[in-house]
Amino acid sequence: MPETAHPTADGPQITASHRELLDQVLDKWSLQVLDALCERPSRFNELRRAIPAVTQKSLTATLRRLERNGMVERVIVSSRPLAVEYRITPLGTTLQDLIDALLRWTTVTMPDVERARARFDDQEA
Amino acid sequence: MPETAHPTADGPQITASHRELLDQVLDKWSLQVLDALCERPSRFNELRRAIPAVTQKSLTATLRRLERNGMVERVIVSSRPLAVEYRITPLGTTLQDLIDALLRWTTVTMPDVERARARFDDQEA
DNA sequence: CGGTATCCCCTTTGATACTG
DNA sequence: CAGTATCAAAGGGGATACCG
Repeated sequence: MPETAHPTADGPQITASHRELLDQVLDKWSLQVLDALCERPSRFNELRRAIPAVTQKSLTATLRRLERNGMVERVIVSSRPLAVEYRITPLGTTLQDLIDALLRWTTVTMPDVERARARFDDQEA
Repeated sequence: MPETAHPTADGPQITASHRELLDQVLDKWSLQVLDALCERPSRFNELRRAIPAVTQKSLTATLRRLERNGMVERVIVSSRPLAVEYRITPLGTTLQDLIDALLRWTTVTMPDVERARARFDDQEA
């Protein structure tokens, strides 16, 4: 047993590489990009319009990272004037299922969370 | 229908408040704190020892945030010398189930991810 | 023991300009 | 259209010191 293991762990360990992967695919922009690409394949500027708050730079970085991790595919459709289409991969859809589960969790628990926040903030003041 | 809705959305929407909640409970330290507290209730310095890389400041901030969101409970056990125990709440355990699902996903897909990364990094060079 | 307060750094983020 | 390059701004995180 590795020295970092929990004596009675019943779930998978949190390793650095697992955390890194989650960081790279569950961040603010990745969630929205994956969501948009699950709807339909999209071009770069289509994604910008679908996610108004994202900057070029952040969108590029997000797409490259998702592509590197095998979550999205970059397809050059034509070379004149230059069209690039991004699509979700089968691997990406397995992540989307988890993201949906997370969003359902936030929806379900948000009332409890807001009560907890109100209680916490009250006894602060 | 809100203007930000997906025309054919089949999952929950990503709203700012939902994203904010996920940011506050799925970050690097929160995962490890929740994991540790699922094992057993722990004192502050116990947690520091369980998670060697975390600083006082980050651990305090993480615990306060999780407490505010109703995921952990702060219990003052005695006032001499001063003992504080942190415990996971029922709401926190519902999150732990999802974290376990995420970690299982990373375990299962990591081989595919690593192949994708190798392919991507190769065609870079 | 269980924190808070302060300073500082350093990475991410954003704005802007330019390119194939 | 689909980016890259550069610089400025901001915020999180760490080190250190101090308090109840």
